[in-house]
Amino acid sequence: MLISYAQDAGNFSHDRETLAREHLAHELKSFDSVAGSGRARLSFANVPLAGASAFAAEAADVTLRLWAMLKPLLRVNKSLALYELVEKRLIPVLTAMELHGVMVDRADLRAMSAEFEGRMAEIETDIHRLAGQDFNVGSPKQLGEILFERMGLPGGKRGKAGAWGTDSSVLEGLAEQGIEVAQRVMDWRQLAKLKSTYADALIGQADENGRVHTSFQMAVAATGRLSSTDPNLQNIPVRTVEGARIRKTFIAAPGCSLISADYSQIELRLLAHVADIAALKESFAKGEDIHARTASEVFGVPMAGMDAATRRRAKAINFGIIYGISAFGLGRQLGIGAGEAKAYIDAYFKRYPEIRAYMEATKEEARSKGYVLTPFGRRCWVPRIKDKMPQLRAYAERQAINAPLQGGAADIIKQAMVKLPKAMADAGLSATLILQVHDELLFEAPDGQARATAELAREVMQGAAGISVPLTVETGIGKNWGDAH
DNA sequence: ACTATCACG
DNA sequence: ACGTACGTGATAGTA
Repeated sequence: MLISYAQDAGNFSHDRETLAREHLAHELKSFDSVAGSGRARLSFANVPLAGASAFAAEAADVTLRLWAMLKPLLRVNKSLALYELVEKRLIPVLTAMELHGVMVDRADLRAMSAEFEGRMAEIETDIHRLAGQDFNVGSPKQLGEILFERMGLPGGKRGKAGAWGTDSSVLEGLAEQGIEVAQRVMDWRQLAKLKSTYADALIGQADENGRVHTSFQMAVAATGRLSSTDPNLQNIPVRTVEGARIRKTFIAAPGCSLISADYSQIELRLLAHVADIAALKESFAKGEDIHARTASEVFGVPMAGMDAATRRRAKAINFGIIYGISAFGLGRQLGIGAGEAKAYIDAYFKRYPEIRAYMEATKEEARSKGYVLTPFGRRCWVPRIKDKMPQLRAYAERQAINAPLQGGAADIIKQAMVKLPKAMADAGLSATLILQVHDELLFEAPDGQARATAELAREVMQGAAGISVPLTVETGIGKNWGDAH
């Protein structure tokens, strides 16, 4: 995000300019490492400045020098159009989002922090009693020694450094055997995570108006996704009851609503498009429940009266396909053996035969060129595709298969983001884009414009890019982010 | 500075 | 024989 700061630096307050300087330093460091590796990324623009501060002039100078170096590379790489039409136009959109920020309910966060602290203290007492001694529950090393040495529990596995593994899958396994302390540690960890990473951090990062301002990085993810830092607002909790409470502390300004609009199964739609999978395309064209249809195809059960467990297995297979499936990974996800998982995968390939050709062609593309392309021409580098170690090579192959899908989805939502400000203005709407979370956009708008904003967002997002499968967008309106779903 | 863990799509 | 599902970032503990 160097450029956005360079572009607007003349209007910045002192604090904001200091922040911008830090960003500049950060970007230059990234540039050095990228340049050193002989690879170019799309992260710089030629933004002329007028009447700007000394910092802006400095940033502009750096920018112009970088641009002189990078533009020829973009041209040679056939990436200039993507850069000019998408990346460059996205810069002011992200700038506006960062500056606008999103409001949090600080009183609510403070109350939650205190509540979590109290509950953690109680849980800690329980854990110490069950363990038979006091120790630092937050220390994985001490916890592993307590569980697998002092208490002698089964199922312990040591990692590379000889430390016992104590992550959630391990604790879950113990909890299922009725080991009470394991469940209590999971409870404690959840609260610790929510308190430190979210409640306390957000309180500290809110400005005087109670708004938090993230920084969106355009040149970090290998697939072309954005990333979000300081604070990361792309990983705000939502999946658990307590996590959803954190998400509800993200609120609309007085008199405003939050509008959420998210693409439905966008990566699976990209798969249908890119791999040209007839049955999958047909299914999306009909607007079917895609996981139910997969279940029907793979397990041979009728769509009508599909049971939840079968659909769940099919959903895991669909995710697996997007991730560059392995029998091991699918088996672990479903809690079945790799052999059974392999049978599922074989059945999938039989019903959707085009997928095999896509996977083979994509791996070959990566091997021959060192990168793969999204449908919009973005390059995703796959450096270890020819590694002599089979394990690293297999990892690179999964990356190659996933990148056009994840990256293609990123291309599409970026195109929507570029079109939205003008579309909103033309419609007489004052809605502001405030967050992007990979397949979701979050807007803030006056209450009276919420419905119109949702409808326009849907229209622009669904029409952002023409692929051979329809895109669908779900919208919601609420006074907080949780209720906007 | 590195590792383990866990939050999200 | 091996052992990872793809992409990220923040925190606390450890060395």
